[in-house]
Amino acid sequence: MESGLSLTWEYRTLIDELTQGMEKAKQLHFHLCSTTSSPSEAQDLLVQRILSSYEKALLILKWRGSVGPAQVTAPASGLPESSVSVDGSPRSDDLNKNFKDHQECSASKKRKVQPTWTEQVRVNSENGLDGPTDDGYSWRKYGQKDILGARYPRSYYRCTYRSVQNCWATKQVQRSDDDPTIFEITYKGTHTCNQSTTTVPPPASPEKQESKHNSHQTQQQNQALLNFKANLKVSTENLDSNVTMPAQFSFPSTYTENHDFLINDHLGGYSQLFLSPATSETNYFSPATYHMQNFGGNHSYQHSNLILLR
DNA sequence: CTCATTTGACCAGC
DNA sequence: GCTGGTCAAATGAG
Repeated sequence: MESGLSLTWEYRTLIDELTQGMEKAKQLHFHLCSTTSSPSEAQDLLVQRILSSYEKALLILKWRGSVGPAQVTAPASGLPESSVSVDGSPRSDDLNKNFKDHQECSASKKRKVQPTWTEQVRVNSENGLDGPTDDGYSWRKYGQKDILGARYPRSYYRCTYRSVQNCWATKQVQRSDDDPTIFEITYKGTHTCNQSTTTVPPPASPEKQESKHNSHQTQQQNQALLNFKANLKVSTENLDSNVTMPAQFSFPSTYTENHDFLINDHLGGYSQLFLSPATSETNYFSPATYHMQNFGGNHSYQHSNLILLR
């Protein structure tokens, strides 16, 4: 109990610190942009890296907060309630057995209550669309559809660990009609798999691709977290409503109020540089970002984001 | 051989 | 009936 309380407070403080740090980094970037009409690519990249690190750390905390000791109230709405077990007892037999049933439940009704948010990602075509998808999550494409009124087909991805870890996160990638270099990525559901956000090694048969990515990602994230913890300076000032819920992620006010401006101009690299390993021309893109865990509430969350890839 | 992608078919919601 | 979302067999890549 006591530990739960202190952990809750600790999460809150950590999140607050990270949020502030990210704000400062964004301000720095803004300052760079305003003072020097065009910051050098190195500067830009550096800021993006910093932001990315903060972002990762925040997400790690969110994840921890959602499954950690604080045992925050089950996100009854945000996740498929029936079978998402965050306690790590996947019961794979049952999973497979109940796969259809679960589909029937989650695919039809629960899909609507899953947290949903959208990111717009711009890719520099010169850099090509192939490259490491180093987002910490691995996705498997399961469908592609021509969408009415859209010039480009929409691709559907789900978490590779769907059956193994009962992770029901999905995403849709839609290339923009107006600007073909922009991909609109809609994420649905949150990752319940422990890839990328935990140190738990993959189960019996580690998939080469993921393990390669994950080890790197996990290292980075853990490093960020460790560094942060090491330098943690407890401060409760400015503990505002943004960080009242450890398991919920609230974008800083500047995000939510000015996200178009800020994200477009200052939050490039929101998660990381990532490009798709896909080579097929119909398989445009397989980017992914770190997923916010437990946006909480019954409302589906929508967030728009523009990521510039250089 | 294993795993990911492709793609036509199916299903549910509007 | 139309459209978007998902399934699953076929196919390809490593």
